[in-house]
Amino acid sequence: MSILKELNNDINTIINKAGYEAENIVLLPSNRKDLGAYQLNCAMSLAKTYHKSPMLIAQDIKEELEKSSCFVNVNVASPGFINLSLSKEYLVSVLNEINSSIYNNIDKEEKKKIIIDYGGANVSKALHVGHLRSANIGEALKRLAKLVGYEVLGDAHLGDYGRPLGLVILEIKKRYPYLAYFNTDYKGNYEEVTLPITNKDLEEIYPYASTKSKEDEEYLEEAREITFKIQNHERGYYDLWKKIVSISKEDIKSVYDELNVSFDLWLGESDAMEYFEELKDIFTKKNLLKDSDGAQIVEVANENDKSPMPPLLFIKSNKAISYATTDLATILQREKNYHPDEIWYCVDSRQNLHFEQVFRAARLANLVREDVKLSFIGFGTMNGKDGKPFKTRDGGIMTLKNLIKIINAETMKRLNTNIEDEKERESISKTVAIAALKCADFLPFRTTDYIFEEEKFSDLEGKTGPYLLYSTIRMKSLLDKASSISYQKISLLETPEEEELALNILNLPTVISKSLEAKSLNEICEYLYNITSLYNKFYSENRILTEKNNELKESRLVLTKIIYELNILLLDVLGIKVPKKM
RNA sequence: GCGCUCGUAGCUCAGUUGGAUAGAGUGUUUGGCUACGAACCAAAAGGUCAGGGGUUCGAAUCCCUUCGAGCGCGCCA
Repeated sequence: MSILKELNNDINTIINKAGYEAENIVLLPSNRKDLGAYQLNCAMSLAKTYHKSPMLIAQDIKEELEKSSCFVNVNVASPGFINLSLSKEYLVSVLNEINSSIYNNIDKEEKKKIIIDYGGANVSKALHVGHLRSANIGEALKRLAKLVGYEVLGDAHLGDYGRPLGLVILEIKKRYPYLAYFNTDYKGNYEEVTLPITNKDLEEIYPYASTKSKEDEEYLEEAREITFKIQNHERGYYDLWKKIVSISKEDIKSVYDELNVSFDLWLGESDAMEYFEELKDIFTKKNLLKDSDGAQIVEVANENDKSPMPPLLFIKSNKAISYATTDLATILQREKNYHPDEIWYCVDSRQNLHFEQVFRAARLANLVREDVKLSFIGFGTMNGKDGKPFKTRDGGIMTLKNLIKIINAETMKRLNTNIEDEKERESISKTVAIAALKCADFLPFRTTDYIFEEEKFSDLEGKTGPYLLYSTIRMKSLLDKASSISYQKISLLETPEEEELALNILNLPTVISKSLEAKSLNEICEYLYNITSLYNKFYSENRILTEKNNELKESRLVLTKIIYELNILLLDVLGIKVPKKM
C-alpha cells in the first residue's frame, strides 16, 4: 500500500477517535502553502451533520492529529480549514522506503480484465492527425491500467470492412480490369497473383474513389454491389480484399510502431463478422428485429429518453451490414473469447450516439453478462484554426507520417553536435519528435476539442516532451557521473525545493487514481512537468555531485535517482521513449 | 427543431465529486553559463472565469436564463 493511502487511513481513524463519523476523508495538497503542506476540509461538511460549529470540530480533530508523530504544525483557519504538515523525519523515512522500490508508492487495484478498443485505423486509408488521439490515449490508458494490476488487451479493431473497401476495389477494377481477380474464369490460386499496387497507390485511390462516389450515383451503386460481394466472400473480390488488407496493415503497423503504440489483438471488423449469423439468431429469437423501409432495425429507445433515440440499423435495405451490427458482433466475439469485465471504446466523441445505441442493443440481447461495463471514452476533435475539423492549407488531410516528418525536421536541427553517427542522430531525433507530438496531444483534457497547429507540436521549449526528455537525460547523466560512489539513503532534506519534491513524490497515487477515474492523461503529463521543473530549479540552485557535505551529497543523489525513476516510469506509461542523449 | 460538448490572460490550454489569494506554457520586457548538459533557471507585466440571476459559511465549478461556438440526430464507417 502506498504511503499516501496509509496516511489517509490514519486520518480517517483519527477523525473517528475525535468522535466523528466520516467517509473517505483525504489529505489534499494545500493551496495555502504558507499554512501547511496539506489541508483537510471535512470540518465544514461535518458541521451540518453534527449541528456544531466547524471551528469546534476542527479543534477536536486538531487535538487528535497532534498526538501523531508524523504530523506537525497542525493549525485551524476560519471557517474550519485544518492545515498540517509532515515532519521532516517522517518524510525522510518514507522517501527511503520509496527509494528501495518505486512500486512502494503505487497502489494495486483489484484484478479485472479490460479490453481497450482504440486506434481507429482503416484499411486503405492513411493514418492522419485525427487518428493521433485514439492511438495515444488508448495506448497510455492500456499501460496505466496495467500499472495498477489490471489485465488488459488492446485491440486495433481495424476498419477492414464496409463501403470504403468496396470503393477501393471498384476503382482498382476500373484501372486494372485485366487482373485475374476480376476474371470469373480464373481457376488458379489468388495468393500467387502479384498485385501492381503499393500502399502509396492506395493512399491516392481511396480519396479519389470516395470523391467520385459522391458525384456519380452509378459509381456508388457499383461500389455497393462490390461491398456486398466481399461480405459474401465471393471468389476474386474476396481474395483481392484480403490482399489489400494485408498491404495496408503493414503500413499502418509501421506508423503505430513509430508512435510506440502496439496492440495485443489485431482483429478487424471482418473477424467479428464470423459471429454475425449467431448474432442475428440471438436478435431474432429475442424478437428484437423489426422491418422498416426494407431494412431491419432494433428499437433502442426507452421512456426516460429526453430526446428521440433513433433505432439501430441492423441490416440495411440493400442487405448490407451496418457498422452498428459489426460493433455488436464484436461485443459477442469478445464476450465469447475473452470474457472481459470491461470494454473501453477510445474513439472520437462524435460517435457518442452510435455507441449509446450499440450498448443498449447489446443489453437488450444480453450479449454480455449484466455486470460487464461497456464504456465510451470519447475524446475531443482536432480542429483547424477556423474551429472546424482540421485540413491542411491546400484543403487536404495531414497524414501522421507527414506530421512526424515536420516535427522531426525541427528536432534534427537542435540535436547535440557531439552525436556524430548519422543513424543515431536520426533515431534520436525521431524519438524526441514523437515525445513532442505525444505530450502536446496529452496536455489538453481528454474531452477538450483542441486546435491543431503545426507550431504547437514543433515547439521544443517550455512545457513539452523535449523538456521532459532533456531534464530526465540530464538527471541520468548526473547519476552516471556518480556511479563510482555509493549513495544508499536520504538523511537530509535541506532546501524548500527538496521538501516540495518529496511531497510531490508522495502524491503520485492520487495522480494515478484520478487519471484512471477520468481516463485522461493530462494530469500525469502535468504532474511530470511540475515535478521535473521543480527538480530543475533545485538543480540550478544547488550543488549535487560537487556538494562538499557528504551526507547532503548522498541525500541529493538519492533524491535525483527517485525523481529519475519516477520520470522513466511515467514517461513509459505515456508511451514516450527516453534516448540516452539528445 | 431536439440533444451533446463547450466559452478562463494577446495565443494555446489546466483548474469542474463546491474550498482560502484562479494557474501553466507561449508571446512581450529583463537578468543568469570557468557548478553536474542553457532544449535550462530567475524576475516583471498580463483576468469582470461570455453576460445576468439563484443556491450557501464559501461558486470558474451546482441550478435557471440570455448570447456565442463546435458536433450529433436510419441506410458512410
